[in-house]
Parts: sequence; C-alpha cells; structure tokens
Amino acid sequence: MQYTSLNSLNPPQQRAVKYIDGPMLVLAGAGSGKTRVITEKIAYLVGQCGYAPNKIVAVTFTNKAAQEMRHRLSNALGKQARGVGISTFHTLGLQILRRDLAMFDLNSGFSIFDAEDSLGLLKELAMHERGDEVDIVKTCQYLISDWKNELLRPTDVHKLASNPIEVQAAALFERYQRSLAAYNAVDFDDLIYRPVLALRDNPELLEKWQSRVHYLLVDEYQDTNTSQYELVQLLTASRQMLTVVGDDDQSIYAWRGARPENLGKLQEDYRKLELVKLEQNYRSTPTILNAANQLIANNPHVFEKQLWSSLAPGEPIRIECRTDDQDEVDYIVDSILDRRLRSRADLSDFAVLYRGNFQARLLEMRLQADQLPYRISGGTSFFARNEIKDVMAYLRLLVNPDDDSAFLRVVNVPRRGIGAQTLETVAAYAKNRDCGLLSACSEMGLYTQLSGKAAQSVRGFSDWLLAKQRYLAESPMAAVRELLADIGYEDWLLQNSSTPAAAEKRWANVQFLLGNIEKDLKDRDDEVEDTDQAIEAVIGKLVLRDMLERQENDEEMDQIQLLTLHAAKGLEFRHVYMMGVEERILPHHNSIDEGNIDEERRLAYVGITRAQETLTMVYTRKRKQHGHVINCEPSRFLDELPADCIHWPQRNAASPEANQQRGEQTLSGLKALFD
DNA sequence: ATCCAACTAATTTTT
DNA sequence: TTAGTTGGAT
Repeated sequence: MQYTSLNSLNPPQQRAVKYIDGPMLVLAGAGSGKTRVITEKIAYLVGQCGYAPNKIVAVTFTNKAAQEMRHRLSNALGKQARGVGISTFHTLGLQILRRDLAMFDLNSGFSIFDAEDSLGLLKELAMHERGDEVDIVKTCQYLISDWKNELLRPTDVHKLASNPIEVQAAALFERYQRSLAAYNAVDFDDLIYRPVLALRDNPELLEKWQSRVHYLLVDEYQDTNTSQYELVQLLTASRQMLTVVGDDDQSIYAWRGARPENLGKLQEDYRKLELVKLEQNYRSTPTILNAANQLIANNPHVFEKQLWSSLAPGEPIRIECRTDDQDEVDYIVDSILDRRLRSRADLSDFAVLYRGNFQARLLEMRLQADQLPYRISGGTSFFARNEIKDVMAYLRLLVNPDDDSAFLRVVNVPRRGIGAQTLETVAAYAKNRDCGLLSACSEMGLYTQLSGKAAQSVRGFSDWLLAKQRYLAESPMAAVRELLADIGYEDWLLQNSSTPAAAEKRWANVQFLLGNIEKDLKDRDDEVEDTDQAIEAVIGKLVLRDMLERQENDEEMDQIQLLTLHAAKGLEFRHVYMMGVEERILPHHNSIDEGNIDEERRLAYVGITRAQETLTMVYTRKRKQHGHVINCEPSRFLDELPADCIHWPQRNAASPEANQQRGEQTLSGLKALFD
C-alpha cells in the first residue's frame, strides 16, 4: 500500500499521523483537517506499522461521524478498512455488554430503553406511590443520567443528595436500576456506565478488552463526559497507545455532561503525552478567522491556538441591524437571493444559523411563501416517528419478552379492547409473580382474575405474539412482515393519519425500516455469526440508530440550510448568516444568569468558523416574544470582533427607543417651560 | 375510549 | 403566541 497521501499533509498533520510511540493529543482547530488526520493515521498504523486492523478502535460521538470516517478510511485503506473497529462510544459499550451477558445479568435480546421508555418507567415507579408531578420525574431523569455520566452508583448518591429532589431521585435511581434489570433492559447511559464499572473492578475483563484494543483513537474529545473518559483511560491503561483529537474552543455540550477539561486532564493522566496543534485552516478567509480568533481570545485557555489561512483576505464580515424579526428574515432571504445571482452560488451554499429552533419559524414561513426549497435541522427524527416506534416496539418485544415498555406501547396498536383496568390486573399479577407482562399473560393463574371478554383479548394477543416469536427464530423477515399484515398496520396508519398521503408516507417509512433490517441481516449472513442471535443484534443496533442507510435526496438537493448553531458543528458553507445575534439570545439569557458566557462565546465561535467565503450577522431592535414585543440589544460578542474585519454600517446608530426618549425629554422640557 | 378545552412552559440534543 | 400535555366530560 502506498502512502503518497502523506505528502499532501502539512508538517503538523504529518507529525500527528506519524507519532505512534505513545499517547498523543491533537488540538485541531476548526477546519484544520482533523478527520483527515484520524483516517490517515489509521491507514498509517495498518499500512506502515503493522497493526492488525481489528486491533485498532476509533471512537466518535455520532453515527454520522462514524460513517463518514468509515467511508474515508475505506478510500485510504481499501478492503482492510473493514476490520477496523469504528464505532460510537455507545456501540462500543454495547459490544462490551454483549460479549459477557452473564456478567451484566442480561439475557441475549436485552432491550435498550430510549429517553422516552426510561421516562415512562420512572413515571411508573414515582407516580405510583405519590401523585408526583411529571416535571419532578423529568428532573429525576436528568439527575440520574448525570449521576451515571459521573459514574456514581445509587449507594454513592444517597450520601451525596443534598436537597429533597435529589433525595427522591436517589431513591428512584436504585429502584429504576432494579426495574431495568427485571425488564432485561439497559438505558442509553448504561451502555457506557455499566461497562466502565465492570472494567474497573474486574481485572480479567479489563485485560480482555485491553488486548482487543491495541490502539485507540478518539474524535471530538472535548465532548467526552466523565464515564467516557474513564472508558478511554481503562482501555489504554496498559499500552498507553492512543490519539485523541479535539478542540476546547468547540466545546458546546457542557450542558449535557461534556467535560472539556478532560483535554487538560490528559496531560496529568498521561505523563508522556505528546501534543500537536493543527492551526492551519483550509476553510475560511483570513478575515473570518481573525474575527474568530479575536472573539475566542476572550475565553480562558489551557492551550493557546492561532488559526491562520493562506487564502485571499476575503470580504469583511457584514453586521446588519434590522428593525424587527420579520425585517430580519426578509433581509436574510433577500440577501441570499441577491448573492446567489451575483456569486453564482447554489442555494445549498447558504446556511442560516440560529441559537434556538423557534427562530426558524418566521424564516420558514417566508421561504415557504417564496417557494424556496430549504432543509431544516432538528425536527422529528426518523426514530421518533410513531410508526417506527410502533414497529420497533413489536420487534423488541419479540426478542425480549420482559420488555414491558414495548408491551405497553404495542398492546393496543391496533385497538384490542385491552383497557387500563385490565392492564392493571395483568401488571399486579406480573408483579406478584415477579415476571414480565407478556409472561404473565401466558400464565393460567391470571385468568382467574380476568372477566371473559378481557381474558379472551389478552389470551389472543399473547398467543398470537408467542407464535410470531417462534416464527421469528426460523425466518425473521417473513415473521415481521406477517406480523404487520396480521394487525393490518397499513390500514391502521390510514385511519390514524390526517391524510391518505401522510399514511402512505408513514407506511413507506416502515418499509424503509424493514428494508434496512433485511439488508443488515443479509450482511450478517456473509460473516459467520449465530443466525439465532442475528436478529437480536440487528435490533439492538437499530435502537442506537446505527446501520441505517440515509434516506437521501427523496426531495430536492439544492436547498437553503437552516440549522441551530449546535447542529452546525462540523459542517461548512460558502455563505453563512447568523441571525438573532443579540443579548439574551446569543448569549442566551439563561447562560447570562448562570454566568457561563464562555460556552455561548464558543457557540458564536462555532458559527463564525462555519463560513468559507462570507459571513453576515444580523440583529434586530425589536422582536416578538411570547406574543409581546420586546426591545433587543446587539450581542456583546459583536463588540469583541476586530474593527478591521467587520462592516457595521448601523453601529451606534440611534435606536428608535433612544430617539423616542430624546423626544420625550424635549417634550418634558417644554412642559417645564410652561410651568 | 376518545375528544376537546384549559393550562403551562418556552436553549442547545446524541445515543 | 403556540404547541404540547393533561384532565375532565361524553
């Protein structure tokens, strides 16, 4: 294998790729080619250093990033890329759990609860005893999640809990974990939490995984939380062979447990840590980079970094003041249309970035009125769709009869006349017998407590499901298709959708899901794996939204991109518009109150560094909020930008309020004269 | 079981 | 303002 591509790397990049003697931290500024460095390094490890592909593991946060890396690696490495373990933290954790089911008290086919399932379970546990309010339970859910990310066990938390809600959450935590175990289930956090706890106090298990991971690479390291970092540390403890890539200036997820200080902590934990900074940016004009540098210089830094670019200077950053939110949207759209003609850009070269999703609403209305195609970030993801959750719940239940969450979702889809009363009875019986709801349904004893009609429905449901379960083992796809046909799911969608067209789309979503499952099952057939467990593995992966083939260009490709600043991380666009660059929005008012302006500044930094050619920042004087008009002030971040990089015509222009005030003053002055 | 009215809360979001 | 949720009524 030839490594001509190494020559096209700049010197720091080459150093990052070629240093393989010990732990290394790559500080990769925005647009400095970090993904390229990671993939080249893997190729180098395999091609030049004799590492077996399957002894290398690369971890990312999202499936999208993992896919991208896999794709790029197969370009660099060809067939050998297949052996390299590229996965998300959660998938890696899943593998650890799956490898030693017994150690984790799990049975094959165990379920993975998503946030919704987990909230449902917590509600069940908390509200049963006391009529607690939903938002209290939600707070508990967050607390428990935080604790898991900090690797605290229920016993640790009992001592720690300081206020009443924490005490309650701590009590819930313990019962919650027990329930999950009873359901043969884990939640998302458990996928990392439980493996780490086990690796921590089980030397044999640790050694086993250390010998599986000879070299570890971690992407977006600034986003790791405590448990993820601990996993990294454990896996690399013996060999100390790791490369982590990150950028403290792009840490924008502290609010969900990320610990950017993990970057600095590496220097303490790996004494021989080698450091490389990637400061050459290949994305943006020097004007944009200077502004970004200057802005972020206001944040404290462990590692200093100066991005530079060898491109032509480029246009100044345009800062626009508009009278209100409608005017803001009109300006942006008009400006995009104008620029599209003048610089012969496609609509997809334009991105509008904002702090909160609500800001996209007006923009969407205007774009729709103008019939301009756009793509909006967020929205209900594929797996949040009801039809997908329904089918997934059926699959989960088939594979794991103890999954009560799935049972409850599915029991009346379609309506089977099994009401709340009946379910109460089943649940009570199941609790008594210490078994899952579905198992309870096949016990004779239950039917002494149910009336004829209810008993018949429940019986029918459970017998039918058990038959499908048997069928699933011999012919998974046929079983699933038959199941959906039996319940008349297509018709059910038709009845439960607003329009026939919507129903058709939802049914198409289901077909898409089935297609992906089928494909993944086939892929598994090629490799040597237990067919019996294949469907279980496929469903487990599906819950993690892994392996799903992107449903690409079902519509137009040339669309204006509408994104939150968070969603924009990692992307780039020729022309970027940042809207609502105002106090209380871009430094968000909650962050102002809590005093963490730094993360908001990083958010602005991420936004600015998305732009390749031009950047326009817009703020308004007034905007409607919750139905009321409020006055706005330009963001403090605008004042932090260097004057020679910006074009700000309306800077210090008197605001209407100031004018009005002045008017009132003269008026009162006149009054005083008369008095 | 289903539907409607009233009430509430309103950053960011992946797995 | 609006969307989503909850509780009550039919």
